[in-house]
Amino acid sequence: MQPRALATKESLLLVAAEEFSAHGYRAASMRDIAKAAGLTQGALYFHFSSKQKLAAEIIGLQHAESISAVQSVLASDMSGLEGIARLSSTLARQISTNPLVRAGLRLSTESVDELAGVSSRPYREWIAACRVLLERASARGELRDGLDLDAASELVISAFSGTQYLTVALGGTVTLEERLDRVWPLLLAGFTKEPGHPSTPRPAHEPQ
Amino acid sequence: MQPRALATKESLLLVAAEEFSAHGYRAASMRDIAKAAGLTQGALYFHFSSKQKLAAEIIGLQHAESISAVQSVLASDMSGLEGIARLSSTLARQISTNPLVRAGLRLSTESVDELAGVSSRPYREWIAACRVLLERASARGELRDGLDLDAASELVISAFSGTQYLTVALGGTVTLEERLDRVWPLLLAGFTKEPGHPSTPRPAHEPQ
Amino acid sequence: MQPRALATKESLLLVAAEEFSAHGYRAASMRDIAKAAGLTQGALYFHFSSKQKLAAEIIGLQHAESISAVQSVLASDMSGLEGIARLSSTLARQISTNPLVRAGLRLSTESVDELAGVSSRPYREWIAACRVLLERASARGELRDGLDLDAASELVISAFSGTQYLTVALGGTVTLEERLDRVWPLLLAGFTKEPGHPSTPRPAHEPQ
Amino acid sequence: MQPRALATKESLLLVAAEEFSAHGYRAASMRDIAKAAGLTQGALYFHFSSKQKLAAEIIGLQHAESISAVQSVLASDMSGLEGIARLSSTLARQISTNPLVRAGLRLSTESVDELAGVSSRPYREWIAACRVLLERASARGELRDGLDLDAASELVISAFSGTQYLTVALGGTVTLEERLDRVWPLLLAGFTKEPGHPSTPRPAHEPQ
DNA sequence: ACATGCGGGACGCCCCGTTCGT
DNA sequence: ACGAACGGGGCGTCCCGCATGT
Repeated sequence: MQPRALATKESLLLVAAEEFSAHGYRAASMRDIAKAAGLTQGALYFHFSSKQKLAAEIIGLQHAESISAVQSVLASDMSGLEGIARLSSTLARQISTNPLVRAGLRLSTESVDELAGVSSRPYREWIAACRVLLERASARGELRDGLDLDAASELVISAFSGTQYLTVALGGTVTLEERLDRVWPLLLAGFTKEPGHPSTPRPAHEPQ
Repeated sequence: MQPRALATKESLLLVAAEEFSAHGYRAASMRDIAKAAGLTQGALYFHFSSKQKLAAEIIGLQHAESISAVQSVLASDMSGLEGIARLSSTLARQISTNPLVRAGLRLSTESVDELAGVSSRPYREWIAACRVLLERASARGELRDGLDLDAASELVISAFSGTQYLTVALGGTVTLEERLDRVWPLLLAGFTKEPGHPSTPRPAHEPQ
Repeated sequence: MQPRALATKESLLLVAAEEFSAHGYRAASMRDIAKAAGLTQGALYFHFSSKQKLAAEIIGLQHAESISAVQSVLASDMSGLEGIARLSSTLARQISTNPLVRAGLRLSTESVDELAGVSSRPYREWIAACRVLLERASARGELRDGLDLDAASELVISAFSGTQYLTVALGGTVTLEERLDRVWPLLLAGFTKEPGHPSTPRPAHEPQ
Repeated sequence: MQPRALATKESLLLVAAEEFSAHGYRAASMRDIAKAAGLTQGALYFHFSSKQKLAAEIIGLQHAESISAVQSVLASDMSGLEGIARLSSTLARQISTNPLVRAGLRLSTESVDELAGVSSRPYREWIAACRVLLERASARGELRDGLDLDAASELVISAFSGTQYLTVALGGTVTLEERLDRVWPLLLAGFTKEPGHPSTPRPAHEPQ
């Protein structure tokens, strides 16, 4: 029975993610989620004892996803700035391809009272990861003298989040990845010693 | 009759702004707004025929506020980069002091289906204003050669929005203004001639 | 001041009649009535202290109208059956031309709890009038032997009301008058001595 | 699960029918219906997704009831006039004994905007059935020469509806059946060859 | 006298998140 | 895993006073 239960649970998570990311926490209803999954509310409540728990689990999954992205970048031995570019590109791809990530992000972004406390964690970790990467870059002498690493890592994450938000707010056909491609060099240029530094890295997007 | 009615209408707008900015569009209830204003729902509905209209009016006010800030900066003869700094600082002050602005921003940020279409306008205008200021800076020779002005103005707004979001998401005691003070120099450094020297080249995008 | 007030009061009655006859008592709102009359609710409530009173006044007017029709027929010296035909034709014309009558009828027909007691009066009077006319016909020897005059007068009113109802229920383009023209001879034929008697009278409708 | 749910659904229908037939569509509230059924509104809305649907279902049931009465009369080989009498008597009994029929009738009679279109069907069918029965009578030579069958069938239904309406409008203790008993012979007498024909049939009401 | 603008409650319909018997 | 039921709001509307002009 476990395999089937697991399958339906995963299906529920996915459907719920879609509803949450489409309409937000409040406007997404347990009824609609169950209906969209082809199940009854009873089944839904068997797997997730409340709406809160369901949302929390989605946020958790997104968190895990993001953590692993962070880890894999930190584990590699890329140059610091390259790592940052790599990280943002990976996150961008997750956002555009993975509904759970999109949903988790939206759930965190809306500050739903019931979900308080869970929201800020990913951002903190991203900032910390950036900080590590910037230190690495600094150690390799890639950065301008006197750069405030704390501020810089925050700025990176701010710019990323803001770009992501603008992408959805402005609508249109431009994707997050395209937008990042255009603005990232400008941002990083403020950090480097010599702009146009040959190593200003922009990773090729691996084929999804 | 007008003065009192105007007073209660304004009071309603303020209270509503507080509720909206505290809980978001869906979670803020007309009942609570009326109650918090010391009125009944009847009175509330006398002034605003629906929740949508109420929210729309708040968004409109915030929009007007932001427009006037933009105009005043554009009208002055500051240097371009100074204008950008000034603009962001003005907006930041509005956000931290004016509940209507905070509410309008949150209402625009949440993509509530009922409020669609109204949301993207302020961002577009901010981007356009930045663009004008950057052109001015470029004409005065303050900017690096080959800077993509479109991308730069978008980046400015993205960074601003992201910073604002991070401020609320991370909680804590740091204000938006403080955060901007730390971050803005870094961002602008990427645009100017000197700290990062001429001509940061931007790698050609391979066709995705 | 009185003449103007009277004019607006009459205008209100007319507008209200239209709303009532179009949507019924509950669905017609004081707001809409005032709006349709180009006034505020305050003005409406100045003339009619409640919705009930407003409806009651309309019913009263319709009642008066119907009474006068009855009186004028009773006062004339027509033959009894001709009087019945005349009466029904007059009522039919009132219904199709006078909104107050239409409204009063609908308000009586719906048994609105708040308007209880007022509704049955016109019907009782019509029946009584029919009864008088039938007695007159009987005295002139126009009627079949053994005709139950009570039952007959009730039947006349029933048939009239039912025809009126069918006209609105079936929709279409057939008017109440046309429908009555077709069925009345059949009905009266049941009362007369010789069925299909050539003289079964049907007054020509005077040009409205 | 089905039996209990079916029971409560039926109970809801009955209670709703009572409320509708007592107060009409608008004045009957979902709250009161639920309360009178000893349930919560949630339960009510589980079975009927809207007030409209609830009313429509009642109308549908009444319609079915009436259809079956019509069919059974048409299927029998009674004489035409006897069939008409039988039909009206059956409908009368349904009205006085079956709340669903009473409610359906009232819901159809009030022209509620939300229920438009559903209302006229039963009347059309009754008229058609009468028409068939009259043709049958005509074929057997029971009818007067030159009788307009269309008009006659309409008149029958008009008289029936009017009588039914008068019964409720005049209040009192007289039942619809009693009233019909008094009135029907008069009506039919207008159709037959020899007025006052002894055989004008009136079926004894079987003990309900 | 006549009309308005503003506000008060109560209630209507509907839906939501949730539990419980089966 | 489901079908059925529960409460508690949510938004909107209704009928109606009361203070204030004209």
